[in-house]
Amino acid sequence: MHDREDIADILEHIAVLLELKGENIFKTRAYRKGADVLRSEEIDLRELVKTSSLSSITGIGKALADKIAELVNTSQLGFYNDLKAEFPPSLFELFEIQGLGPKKIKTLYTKCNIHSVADLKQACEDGSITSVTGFGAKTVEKLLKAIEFRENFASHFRLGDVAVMAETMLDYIRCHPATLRACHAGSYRRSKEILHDIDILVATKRPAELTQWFSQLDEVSEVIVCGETKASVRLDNGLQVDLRAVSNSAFPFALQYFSGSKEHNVAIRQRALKRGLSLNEYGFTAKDAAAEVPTVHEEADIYDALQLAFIPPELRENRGEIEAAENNTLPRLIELENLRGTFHNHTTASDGRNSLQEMADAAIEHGLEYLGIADHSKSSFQANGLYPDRLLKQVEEIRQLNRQWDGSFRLLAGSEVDILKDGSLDFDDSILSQLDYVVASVHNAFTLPEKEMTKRIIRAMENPQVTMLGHLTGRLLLKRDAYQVNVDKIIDCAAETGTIIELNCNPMRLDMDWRHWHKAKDKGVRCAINPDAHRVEQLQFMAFGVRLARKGWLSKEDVINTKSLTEVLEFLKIS
DNA sequence: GCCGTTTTCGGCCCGACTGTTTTCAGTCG
Repeated sequence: MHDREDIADILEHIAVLLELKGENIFKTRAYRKGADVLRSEEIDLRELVKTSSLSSITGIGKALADKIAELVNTSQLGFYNDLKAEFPPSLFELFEIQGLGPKKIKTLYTKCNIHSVADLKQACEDGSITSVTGFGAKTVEKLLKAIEFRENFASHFRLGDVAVMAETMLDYIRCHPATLRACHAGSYRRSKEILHDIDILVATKRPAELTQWFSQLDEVSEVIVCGETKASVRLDNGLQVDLRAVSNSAFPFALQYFSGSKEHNVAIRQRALKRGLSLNEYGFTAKDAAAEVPTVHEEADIYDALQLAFIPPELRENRGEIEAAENNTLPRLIELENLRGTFHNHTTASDGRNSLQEMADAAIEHGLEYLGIADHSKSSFQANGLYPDRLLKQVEEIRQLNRQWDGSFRLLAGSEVDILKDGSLDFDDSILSQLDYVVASVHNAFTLPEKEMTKRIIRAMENPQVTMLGHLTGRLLLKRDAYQVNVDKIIDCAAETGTIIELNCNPMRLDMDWRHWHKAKDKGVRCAINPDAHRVEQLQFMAFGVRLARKGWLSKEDVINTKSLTEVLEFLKIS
C-alpha cells in the first residue's frame, strides 16, 4: 500500500524520467505539479479512488488519476516500472552534481556511456568527455569541483547550523555604503528546518559593486557565479550563499519572488493574471488594457493589490494560506516575546551541563517567569537517568531554591519520563503525582512497527499524570529518521485526553514537524515550545521553536508557555 | 499532461548567468 507521500515521490520520479527521455517539458511539469498537489493537500486518496473523483482535484487530470488509482489499488504502476527499466538506477546520482540537468545527463549517458558519478569523474579525468559537444575545458573543471564538493559536504544544512552565518552575512551587506535595504529571502526567510542555501536580497543603485565586493568576503571559499546583479558563493563549511542586487523599486517584488515557495508564487501569479496583471521579480505589468498597475512600496502592497492580507513568509508553502488571506482568517502568529516560560530542560542531575541554580539564572536573564526541569528517568541510563530517590531529592531542592525569588520566578519540578516499550511509564503514578508536571518521551525501541509504536505512545498519553508528550517522532534531522508512528492518531488522542504536544526546539529535532501543527491546532491540541536545553546557552533554541511554530500556523493562544506564571500554576493545579 | 470568463486548442513563469553552439542551449532558482 502506498500513502500520499510515496505516490508523490513516484510522480516526481516519473517527471525526472520523462525529462531524461526528452519529453515535452509541460508534460514533465504536469507530473511535478501532480506530486506537489498530493504533498500540499490533505487528500484521502483511497476515498477519491473509490468514488472515481481524483480528477476533481486541480492539477490531476485523467492520465494522472488513472496512474494514482493503479498505485493505490495494486501498489504498482506498469508505466513507471517500464520507464524505470530504461535507465540504470545509478544515473540519478548525476542530478546531485551542480551544473548537470536532464539534457546533459542524457547526453552523457547516450554519447559517453556514463552511468554514475564515478563514471563521470573518470571521463573528466581522462579527458574523454571533451569529445562531446557542450563539454569544454571549463565545464570539465566545474564538474570536477562539483564532484569533489559532493564527496566532501552534504548539500543540506539544518536551520540551527546556518542561522549565525546567515545573520552575519546579512549584517555585512546592511553595513555596505551602497546598500539601500537588504533582507533574507528563500527558505531561510520561510524558516524551513532544512536548507540548501542562504538567499540574500539587496536594493542598491550600484549592483555590480556589491556582487563583486560580496564574492571577495573573507568567509568565501569559492565563487560559483558572479555577474552584474547576482553572485553565488560557497563558504568554508560548504554552505552556498546567493546574493541578488536589484533596484529599490524592484526590491519588494524581488523579495516576494525570491522568498518563495515556488508553489506559493505560482498560485500568487495565477491570482495576478486573473486580475489582468502579470507579476514577476521586477513588478506588475498590465496584461489587459482595463487593468491598473498598482503602486508598490513594500512587499505587503503586493498582497494588498491582490486583495489578500499580508501573508507572513513562514506560511508561504501553498498550504491554504492564500485562501485564508483572501478570507481574512490568517492567524496572528506567535512571537518570541510571547514566551513567558518553558518546560523540558535538563541539569547535571542527568545529562545536562548546568546546575539548577545556573539554569534558573539563565532563564531569568531570558526574561522568563518559570523554567521547567525535566531530567531523564531511570531507564535512560545512557543519559544518567534519575531513580525515584534522586528525583524526589531534586524536587525538594527545587522547592528550596524557589524561596529565593519571592514568587517572581519559579522552577517547576518535572521529569522527562521514558515511555517504555509497552507504553507504561518508567515511574509509578505515586512518584509522578509528586511532580508539578510530566513530559513523556520515547528513548528506546525505535524500530517498533507503526501500529505498536502508536499504541505505545497513546497508552502513555492516556495516563492522566502525563502533561505533555516529548519529541513525538524521535527524528534527528539529517541524521536519523523519525520512527514509525501514526501522527494523526496521536493528534486525535492529544485532543481527546488534553495532552499537550511538545514542539521540541533543539535544531536537530524541531519535532513535532511543522506540517502537522495546523491540523493539531484546529483540533484544539495545545503546544509547548520546549528547548530541551542541556546547557544554559541552549535556552536560545526557543527562537527556532517559535519560527517553526509560526510555520505551523500557531498563535499565542495555541502555545501553553505563553501563559503567565500564575496562569500556568493554575493550569497545572499547583499552588 | 492539464486547463478553460480567450473553453477542446494552444498556452503553460521566466530572467540571469555561463560556456561555447559566432546567436543560443542548458541550468538554476
